[in-house]
Amino acid sequence: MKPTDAELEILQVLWSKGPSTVRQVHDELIKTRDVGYTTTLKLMQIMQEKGILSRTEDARSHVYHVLIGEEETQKSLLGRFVETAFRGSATKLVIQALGQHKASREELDEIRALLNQQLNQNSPD
Amino acid sequence: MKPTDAELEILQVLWSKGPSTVRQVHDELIKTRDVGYTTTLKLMQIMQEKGILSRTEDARSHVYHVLIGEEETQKSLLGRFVETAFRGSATKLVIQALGQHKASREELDEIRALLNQQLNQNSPD
DNA sequence: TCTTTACTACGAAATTCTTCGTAGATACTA
DNA sequence: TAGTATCTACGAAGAATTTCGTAGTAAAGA
Repeated sequence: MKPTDAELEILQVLWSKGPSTVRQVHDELIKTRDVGYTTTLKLMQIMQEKGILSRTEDARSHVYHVLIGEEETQKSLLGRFVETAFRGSATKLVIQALGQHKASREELDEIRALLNQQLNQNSPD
Repeated sequence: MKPTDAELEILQVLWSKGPSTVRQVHDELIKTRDVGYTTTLKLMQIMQEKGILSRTEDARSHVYHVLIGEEETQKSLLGRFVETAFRGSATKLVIQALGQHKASREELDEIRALLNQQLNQNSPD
């Protein structure tokens, strides 16, 4: 499953807001980008045909639901991204990401916990 | 600077092998993908027009050099990726990356060091 | 009821990216 | 020298993605 960039924008809205009409999604999109209503509509129709979204007919408009999980999709995108941009080195990616973005204490703790887990798996001593 | 997927493949070869002719790049590409020689040639010509590559004429063939740094490009791609795929949360990305890929002890140590740095910056106590 | 508004369906244009065929030039080889 | 191999240049087809205009329909409001 490789959503295009435009599809991903729509997915982000649906993941964050839950099931929505085209109008609702579109109102979110135009906050950051200039795009026509029928463009959003068309994209969501295509996504439905592809099986990424389903829809239920609510009165006159349709309510769209996401059929793929956010984490599952991120996982797949991440795998591909590590390959194409980092020649397969997830570690390099992690290091760059940590270097660029500041994380909160809680987040750092979470990452640290994960690291410890891996350390133990690698060479338990 | 947003290289396309095909461009990125070529960049990877050049970053890893250093300045190369079209033939050399192409010989690497066909190890993993079926593509015609003139396709590789055309792409590299386009990249040169865009200013991603420069070339020096060596005898009858041309030798191409990358004009953009690998880390700099990764940084830019990563920033975009975090936005589009992880809604801006680099931490989520790091956690997923760590969960998915095994790292060596040395790599883990490097990441750990980075974490400590950030911890100190955040709340030095 | 008539008009305006909001929605879906759909075709097709526009854009971007990728692919390759063909032509022309130059070097190498028998 | 004739023929073959290898290279660049370039146009254009093909494919994938994104965009939007137009038409049709149903609801809401005057």
